[in-house]
Amino acid sequence: MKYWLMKSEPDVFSIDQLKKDNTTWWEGVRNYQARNFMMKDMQVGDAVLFYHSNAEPSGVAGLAKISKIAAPDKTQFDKKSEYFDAKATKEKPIWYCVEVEYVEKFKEVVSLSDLRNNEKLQDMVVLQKGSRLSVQPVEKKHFDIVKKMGGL
DNA sequence: GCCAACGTTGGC
DNA sequence: GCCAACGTTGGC
Repeated sequence: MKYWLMKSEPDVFSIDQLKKDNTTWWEGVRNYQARNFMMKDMQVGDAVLFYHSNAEPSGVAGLAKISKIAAPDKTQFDKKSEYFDAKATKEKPIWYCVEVEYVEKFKEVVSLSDLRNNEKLQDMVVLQKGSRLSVQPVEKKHFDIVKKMGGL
């Protein structure tokens, strides 16, 4: 079982929305590195830190898990979608996404500065300078610390 | 295959 | 809204 951090702007899709819907396809990722993590490495049951970016405050808002392995992202075929990709065909899809299921919301967001202030988290990918990957691996020890910081 | 120009992400 | 860092595109 692996551990991940997945970013979402709460104005677009928040952990509250995931709680309401219970599951969601993680559509709209248009970065190959992030896609490859979803396509090749994620398994059902993997644990996810749900991260709010461009938020007040930005940080980890709660926990989720992978509920279905990667399938073609249907927004790439939808001309009306902002995620439409003219180069993708049904026979040869370019973008894939996993299904994510709600687990638990933290009582309070564990903010970026909370993470930065924890010595044991210094080498987390999300804290590295210029780290923009919206889907990234997390080490178990880091996952456990963040979970504890979130009160779970 | 190089690399300049451009676009995007995301913290602040 | 600014801008640093990074990814992608396209001319050559």
